[in-house]
Amino acid sequence: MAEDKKSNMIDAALKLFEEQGYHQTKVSDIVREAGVAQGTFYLYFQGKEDLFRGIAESCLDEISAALKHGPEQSCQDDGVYYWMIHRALTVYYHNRTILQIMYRNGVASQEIKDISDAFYHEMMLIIKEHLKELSIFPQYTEEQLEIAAYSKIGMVEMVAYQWFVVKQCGPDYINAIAEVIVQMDCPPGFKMEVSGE
Amino acid sequence: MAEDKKSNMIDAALKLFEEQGYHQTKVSDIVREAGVAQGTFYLYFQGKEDLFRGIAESCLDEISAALKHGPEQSCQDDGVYYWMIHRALTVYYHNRTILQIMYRNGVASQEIKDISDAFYHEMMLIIKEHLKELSIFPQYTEEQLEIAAYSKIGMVEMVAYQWFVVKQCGPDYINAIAEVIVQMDCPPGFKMEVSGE
Amino acid sequence: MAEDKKSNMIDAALKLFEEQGYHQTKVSDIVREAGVAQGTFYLYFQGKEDLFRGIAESCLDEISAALKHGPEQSCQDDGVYYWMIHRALTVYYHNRTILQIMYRNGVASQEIKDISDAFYHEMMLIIKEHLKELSIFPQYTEEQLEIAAYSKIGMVEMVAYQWFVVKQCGPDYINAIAEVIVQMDCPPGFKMEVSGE
Amino acid sequence: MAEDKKSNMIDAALKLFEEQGYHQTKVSDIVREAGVAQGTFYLYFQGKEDLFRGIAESCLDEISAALKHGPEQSCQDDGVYYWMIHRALTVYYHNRTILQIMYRNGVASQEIKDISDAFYHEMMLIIKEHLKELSIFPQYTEEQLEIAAYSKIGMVEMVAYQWFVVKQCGPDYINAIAEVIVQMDCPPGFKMEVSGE
DNA sequence: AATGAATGAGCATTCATTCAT
DNA sequence: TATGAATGAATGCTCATTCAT
Repeated sequence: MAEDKKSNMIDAALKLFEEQGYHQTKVSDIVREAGVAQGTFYLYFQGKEDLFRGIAESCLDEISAALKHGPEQSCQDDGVYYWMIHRALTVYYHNRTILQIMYRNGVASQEIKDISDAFYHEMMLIIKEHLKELSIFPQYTEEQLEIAAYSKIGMVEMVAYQWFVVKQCGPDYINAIAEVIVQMDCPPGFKMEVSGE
Repeated sequence: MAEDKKSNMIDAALKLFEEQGYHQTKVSDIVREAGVAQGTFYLYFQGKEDLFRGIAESCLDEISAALKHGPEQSCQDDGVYYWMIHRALTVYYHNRTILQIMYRNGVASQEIKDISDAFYHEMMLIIKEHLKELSIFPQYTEEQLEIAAYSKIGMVEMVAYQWFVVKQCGPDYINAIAEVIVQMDCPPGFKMEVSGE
Repeated sequence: MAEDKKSNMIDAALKLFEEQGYHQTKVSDIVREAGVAQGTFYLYFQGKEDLFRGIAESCLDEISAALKHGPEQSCQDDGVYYWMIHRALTVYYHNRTILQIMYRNGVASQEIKDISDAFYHEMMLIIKEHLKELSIFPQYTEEQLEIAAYSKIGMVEMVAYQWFVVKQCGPDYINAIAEVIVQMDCPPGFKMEVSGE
Repeated sequence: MAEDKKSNMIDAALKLFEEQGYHQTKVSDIVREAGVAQGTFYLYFQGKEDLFRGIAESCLDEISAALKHGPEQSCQDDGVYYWMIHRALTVYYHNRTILQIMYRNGVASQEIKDISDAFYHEMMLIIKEHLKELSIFPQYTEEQLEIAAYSKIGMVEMVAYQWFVVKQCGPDYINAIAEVIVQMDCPPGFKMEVSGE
């Protein structure tokens, strides 16, 4: 029952943040939508920003966690690079709501900015490691790998935002998008040699 | 004198939005910083959001305008693709403040969201045309070119954000970043043939 | 307790509107006088004008309600016409505060103007019916009865305003005023025959 | 030219006060309507209230001045009482704008309240003298005459407001209204003897 | 744990008035 | 006289948060 109320409020908040934005959503809106009393909100959250921070943190954690794991065996046949993009798109699809919320509302406070910056930094480290493992850019310095990693993140995030949030496409687009991104990075007749080396 | 006050207010607003965020910045902060009276603000702007919208609009216009033009002759020797990335990074560098502000504060209202969405759409169309002219992906469908275009935008924007805003690097990094991005897209020994064909 | 606060605010508002006028009275004055917090005001009223509208509406309703009922038996001996004037003066006396407030402040908004116009129209209809029942002007057309009815309203309202508001006389003046008004309309030696028929 | 501007502003103010009310009309509205600059307003008036006071004062003066004069010879045939009502209705018709403005906006300030109260007092004195001259109520005390006088004022003012402002009827209604009011006060077969004595 | 009435600091905006030109 | 850009005091209203029940 208790956790019911908490998750009701989180769901309500996600819905309202998505619909009207963080700053436009009042705590009174959230509790009305969740069907609880005004005071109940403060039993579970420090305040509105604390709720936002919690949501952002858990979504961003989920995204980076999903990308932390190495390539699954079943993905090998499609090329080691393809699975990475595919998996990233999939996890962005599942977290498209937070993608939209953070895009619409920005970071809303210094604390959430720190979380966001830390997220991108961690993402960059994960991608950089993958790039190293894949030996795509063997001669790159650390900084150059960093640039490459951030590029990949921006690429996937922007396309995910445009397709899953703006165009509101479903997950069946993931394959098509992943293919383009992979081919684009490694034009036809070139990919296999590079990623296979 | 009159335009003095207006641009003082715009400068003050940019500074304060950058430092403390849009929602944290009061109109009273802006006028104090600009050295004008409270009421003067409303001689030049409808309200705080109108000011933000004006700033965002003109910055985004400047960015997309800068990318509209075709390659300059002087760029040809470095590869037709390189100039595009270089120019994009340069204009993002010059508009890094609005990049930070919009990243930190999101779109703040439906109207600004529309402006932002229109900006990305226009950018995509520009990039798509450049990709067609360059014949990099001759066999791509329109939709695939769209994916490619948004990828480029996300790539450049994310790297620009990380280097020019988070790391606060200067314009001397533009060359280094552009080189990585160009090489990354077209691995060594491959670029010339593709862009040259 | 809750209704306590609401009626405290209404009382405070009536007092302050009477003393200093509607436009001169700030919401902060009302809440200070009522001993509640600023925000509490907005729990019970939409805003300052909503409060005014509510007060005006209920006072005007009370006035017209009091005049709707037919003559009481006990009044018969004094003449059926006398009781009407007497009762009107009495209800105006009890509502002399709103009389003063509306006189001093006018209607303050289109919505309150509509309420006021509707009040006078309803009053006119009530008086017109009484005039018909009393058969004072048997040969009058509907429009002439309307003129007569509005005349009576104006007469009583002006005298009530002058005696109860400007001169601040008490209810003991009601009899004296009613007598003059009745005699004036029906000069000595004439009244009985008319109202008796 | 100079007086042109002043009367332009007075006309504009009358129009706007009538259309939207005193408090809703900004000085900037008045000067725009009058076609003069903002500062010019303060060359001719102390402020918005000073303008209102001036308008109210001159209109109310006009009304009471019109009623000060005794009965004209040409009116004698219609009954000495009739001309009084007729003349009052006529002057109220000509000043129906200020009637509406003061009714809609109340007195707006203590100073204008004083002017208004003084107006009614003067009107009462004028009517009282007329009543004495006409010997309609020979046995009345001063106070009773005062009641009678205020009754007449209220009667005429209310009917004038309803017909000339609310119903927006033209001056051709004056005769019809005056007849009803005169007959009402002095029922048929009674008037002549009374007013003739 | 749950409620919801009460709080009050906070802020955008208005507009009558001034004054340098 | 006339201007109109500039002023800044004034205030209605919001809403996150608290706390007695």
